[in-house]
Amino acid sequence: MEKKEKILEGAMKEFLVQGYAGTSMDRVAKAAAVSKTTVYSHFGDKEGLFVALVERLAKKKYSEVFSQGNHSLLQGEPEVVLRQFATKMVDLACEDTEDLTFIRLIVGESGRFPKLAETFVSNLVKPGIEVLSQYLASRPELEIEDREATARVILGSLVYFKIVQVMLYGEKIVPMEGDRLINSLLHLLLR
Amino acid sequence: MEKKEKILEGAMKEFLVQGYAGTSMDRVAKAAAVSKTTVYSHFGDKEGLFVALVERLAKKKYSEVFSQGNHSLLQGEPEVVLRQFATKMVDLACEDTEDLTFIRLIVGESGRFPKLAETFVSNLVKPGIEVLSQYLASRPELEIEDREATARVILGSLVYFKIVQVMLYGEKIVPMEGDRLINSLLHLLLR
DNA sequence: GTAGTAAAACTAAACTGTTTAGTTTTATTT
DNA sequence: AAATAAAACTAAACAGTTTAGTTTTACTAC
Repeated sequence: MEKKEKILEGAMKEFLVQGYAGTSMDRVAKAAAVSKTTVYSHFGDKEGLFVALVERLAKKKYSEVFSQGNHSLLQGEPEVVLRQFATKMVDLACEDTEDLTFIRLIVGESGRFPKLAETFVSNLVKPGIEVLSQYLASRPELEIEDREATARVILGSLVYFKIVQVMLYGEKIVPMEGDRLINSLLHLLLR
Repeated sequence: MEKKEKILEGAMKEFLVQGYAGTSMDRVAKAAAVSKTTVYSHFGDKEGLFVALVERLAKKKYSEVFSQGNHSLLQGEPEVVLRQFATKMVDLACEDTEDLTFIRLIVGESGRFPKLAETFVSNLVKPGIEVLSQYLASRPELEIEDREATARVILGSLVYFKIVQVMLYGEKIVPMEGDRLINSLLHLLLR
């Protein structure tokens, strides 16, 4: 394997769990099974490594979520398509998965790394809103005037649910089945 | 002013901006204009100070948002009340305000401090869901079956909007007026 | 009341031992 | 010759403690 890849994988393990300030370059080198000199020769400094990692992750997540295979899913009856889409968002990434930890990192470091937050929005949030908007536009029977705003209502409901239930450990405090949220959301959209 | 208060105020300035790992006890003491020994005599160690700060902030935010004055706002015609509620959430806390920075901190540190995330959910998220659920229940003409799930749709739409637009600097990349979101949300709820 | 006193809270600074980002040096591999 | 490794290194910052001395507070004796 290329050293650069090995370093990024080691960096991922550390940064995702410990955050930027909590991660040391020594531990990154150890996690990557690479010498510290090699890390510095490839990425210059800590910030350079962090930026490279987050940008690579954003692109990777983009291609995971917005591949052709997934695009074709957004065709067909709203009742079916929207339920499928929502179920995928609520069920997938249910454990303490990489995706949720990535969002945690971006939000947590957004104050100190605004550029990375913008990368995240450009690569993941914006395409998400656009794909959903386009689907809503292709279904005039839904009688949705403002597709983009409605797409944000849908995404917001689902993302907020995941954040509260999983990321902030809300399942014990405010328990709720994902299906209840999905049913209520679809009820609003389809009535 | 009490020393304890001064320390918490200094700690707030540092922790909210720099995060847990990024904040040093020396800088907290300096920001509070207090000696380091005093900090340690009051809060034991760094973690103790951090926990005390977050819990105090959670309680403070709670009383700000769920005071009697605000409760009474949730009475009257849905068209008016819901628009007022949504507008308040979208407009208030518009700059890089303490509230948004607090959420950033909670989300960012939720992996390393699960207890604090639970405090946040218990003190702010849960009451928010409950108050909104109760209002929806008081308005049967809205024909909402699952009030709690619908309350989450409303809160999710608004919180996600603020997170994307302000916290993650989305205003430049995916611009949108708050009114558009509110109109679409109300359109779904009232039709 | 006022002077004296003792406990408690406080300060500033030095200190310990660890960890940090980043560099350099020397040696090994390819 | 170029990339790597391992290890030693620097200078600074870190959490937390200790020290030596000051201020505040409250209580006592007169």
